[in-house]
Amino acid sequence: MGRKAGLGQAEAEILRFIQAQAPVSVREVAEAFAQVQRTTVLNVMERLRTKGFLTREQHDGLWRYSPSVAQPTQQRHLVREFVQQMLGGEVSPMVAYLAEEAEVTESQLAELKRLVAELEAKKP
Amino acid sequence: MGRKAGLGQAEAEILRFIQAQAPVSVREVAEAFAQVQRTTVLNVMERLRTKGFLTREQHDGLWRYSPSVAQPTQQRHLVREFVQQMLGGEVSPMVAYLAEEAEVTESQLAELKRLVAELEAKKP
DNA sequence: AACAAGAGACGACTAATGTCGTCAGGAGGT
DNA sequence: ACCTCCTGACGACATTAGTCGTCTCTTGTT
Repeated sequence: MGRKAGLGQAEAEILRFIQAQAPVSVREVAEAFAQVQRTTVLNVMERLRTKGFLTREQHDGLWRYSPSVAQPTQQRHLVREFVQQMLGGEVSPMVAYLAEEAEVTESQLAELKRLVAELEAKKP
Repeated sequence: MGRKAGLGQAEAEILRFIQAQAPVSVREVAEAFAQVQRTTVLNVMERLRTKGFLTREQHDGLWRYSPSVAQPTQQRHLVREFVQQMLGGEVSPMVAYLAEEAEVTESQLAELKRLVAELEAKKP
């Protein structure tokens, strides 16, 4: 059973926030996640950094964190790992989910249409 | 940060096997996952049972396990939780993954086409 | 009856995650 | 100088998941 570098839920949540707001200080993130203590946020951020998801730079004496990888890329990794580890490589459940539960926006629908067209072109 | 009942990778893998082979005995599953000890498999199966993913019945004095929920339904739950917890509810990364990396089979493509048609009907 | 093999229940350990509390150093205020 | 506040670094603890090993029945065989 293959081991993989993964993200926990809290880590994913905080990483998403940082990807949207970068560069941010610990304080700024902590303010956004006021349900938990500042040190908790700091620890999660540092863990994300040692795992390679974040980098930081000092500005006026305090650290500001930014993602190491662009969000779309990073999230695609997340999805890939999920599909491999939890679905055994099968994408059908994702398609089923999209079909039955997800709220698909206009632009995502357009993306899906493009995808279908592309796939049809490939597999005649 | 909302807690959620989740499945680990090993749990997901074993559950998938059982969903495909049910009803199965611990021994049968252990034979399929020969890389780990029988007791490991037993423990995982019992954990899945206490979590509500499996049920078991005695046949000729030994327990045979079966899923509590049909696989498609169960996997949709998995996807839903993943989307909520790891993607913050956004499905775009899944669509992007399908578009760029996944191997989409004929029938899944058909499913996607059906999905697109359905969504277009809904959102005129 | 005596014993080996199979099955299941338990208890244990480790690594990863989520959460804190405490401590030390620097920047300002008074 | 002295005290306060902000920051960052650590060390701690609980829970969950992955893995085992051991102990106790049962049951089929000599």
